[in-house]
Amino acid sequence: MRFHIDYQCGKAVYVQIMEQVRAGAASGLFGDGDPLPSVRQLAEQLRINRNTIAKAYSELEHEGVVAGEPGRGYFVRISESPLRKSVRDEMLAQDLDSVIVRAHQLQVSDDQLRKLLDQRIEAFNRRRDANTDSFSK
Amino acid sequence: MRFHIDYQCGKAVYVQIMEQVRAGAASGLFGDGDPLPSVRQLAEQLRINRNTIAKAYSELEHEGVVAGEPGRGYFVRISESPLRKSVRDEMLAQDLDSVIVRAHQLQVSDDQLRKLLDQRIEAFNRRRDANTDSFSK
Amino acid sequence: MRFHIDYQCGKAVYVQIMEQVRAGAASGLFGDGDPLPSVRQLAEQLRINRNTIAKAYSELEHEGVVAGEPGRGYFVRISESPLRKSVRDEMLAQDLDSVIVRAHQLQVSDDQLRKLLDQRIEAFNRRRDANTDSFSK
Amino acid sequence: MRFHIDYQCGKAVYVQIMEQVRAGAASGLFGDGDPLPSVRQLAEQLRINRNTIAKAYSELEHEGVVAGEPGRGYFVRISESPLRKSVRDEMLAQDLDSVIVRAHQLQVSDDQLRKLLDQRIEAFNRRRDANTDSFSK
DNA sequence: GTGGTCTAGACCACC
DNA sequence: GTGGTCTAGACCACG
Repeated sequence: MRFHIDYQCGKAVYVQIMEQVRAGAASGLFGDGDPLPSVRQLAEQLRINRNTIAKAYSELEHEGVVAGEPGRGYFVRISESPLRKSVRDEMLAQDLDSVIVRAHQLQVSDDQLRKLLDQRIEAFNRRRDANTDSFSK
Repeated sequence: MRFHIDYQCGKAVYVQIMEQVRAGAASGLFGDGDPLPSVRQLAEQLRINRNTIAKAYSELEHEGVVAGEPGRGYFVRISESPLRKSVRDEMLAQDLDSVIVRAHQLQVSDDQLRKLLDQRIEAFNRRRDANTDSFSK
Repeated sequence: MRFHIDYQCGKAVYVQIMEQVRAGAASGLFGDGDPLPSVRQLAEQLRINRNTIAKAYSELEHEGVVAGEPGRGYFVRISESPLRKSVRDEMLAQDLDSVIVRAHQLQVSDDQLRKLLDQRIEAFNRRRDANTDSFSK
Repeated sequence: MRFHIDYQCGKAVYVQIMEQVRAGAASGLFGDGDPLPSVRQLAEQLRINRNTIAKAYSELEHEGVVAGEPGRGYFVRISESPLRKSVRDEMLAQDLDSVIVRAHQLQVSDDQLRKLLDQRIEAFNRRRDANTDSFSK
């Protein structure tokens, strides 16, 4: 599982982490009982404070999405079935719409935008391959 | 143009207003020179403070999307972004990275993501053409 | 760096702070990465409200002169302006126009004005060299 | 006498007008008893509201710099001798310093700045020659 | 400790 | 009526 923080999007960091854990659980990336990265590990990876991770996990625990076992870590608790593909596409489509608006505003053409997406996907995969040491779930 | 604030989505209020104005301008719903609702009026309508609207508008002015004329109001400005190309690409790349991470968490493949982008671009352009055509003389 | 507010000069307080930071950064008094006084601290020292300092810093951030790191503070950023060349020239041209009008009102000839500019440029560079040399190892 | 309003400098418009009248009087451009442009005329030329001009003139009257004669207009009242050249240079130097700082920040070289000044002076003189119909004091 | 967001309200400048 | 500035203060997010 790769986490990613966007400092420009206006959302609080702990909220972004919560969303990403929820997304991982909803999409089937996490199975029931799978462990989350440790607070300490994730804090180091994302270069943010441990309190921030702890807050995200603890809120998720309150929501019933994960369960903390003191001294062992946090574990995913899946009750519902994974989201249908159409639902997941719908979620992504909203994000993409924002990007498209922004591209238009920044005078980036549709083709340039597609090319840029390809570039970033490639960069993302390269980074992921390089970091197989960290969290290779 | 109807504005709407979602207090559950975790985004700052002024960011939500910015997004809605940006979307309106990019999609052709607003034309060059169209007036935005006045700060006071929109504040009252959304039942939030004047300063919050003022901040949103002022940030949009920095982006070059609108122009404020003291004593008259804010007006949409369809024109070149004042930012360098490299800066604009950098901004878009960040947005795309977030989407890519999201897609992976949702178990959506790179190719599906690309296809989804194409669909949304097409939908955006159709919407935009409809907006700019229907009221043109 | 000592900040000072002149309530008689007719300029907005946040504008005065911006000018002083800009001058410090341009003259070499601030180096790349140097921290600015914290919003709270400067507000207390100048006996003005936090928000006013925050506005000055935030505007400077848009100009690319400083960068804020939430939770850590603001830091001077000596780097390329994020604005297009044409926009930057336009801004300077406006400033120059004001000076030219002022010169004519003061019955200072074009040539005297040009000469004065040369003098001030020279003085500026001397000051800057002194600042950047004296504390270099 | 040419007036010029800078909407970027952070000063109120009526303050700018006051400064310019004072500068004209201080530099000897105006002699004792010379008429100021009429409120209506100047408002039209600067494309601002008549109230703004009226406020500037009335404040100047309060300062004793001008005298209003109802139905006839406003007239300059000079008591002191014009400023010495060194004083006028000092005033201009401050403005120039601001411009130099800004040029540095915007990555405009000293030579480019000098060239830009030449251009703006030329443009200013061209505009002045074209408008000899308005206020040719 | 840092900055960020939002509110409430005052007063000013300008149309 | 418009936006702009500033104050005072609350609460949040983050280190």
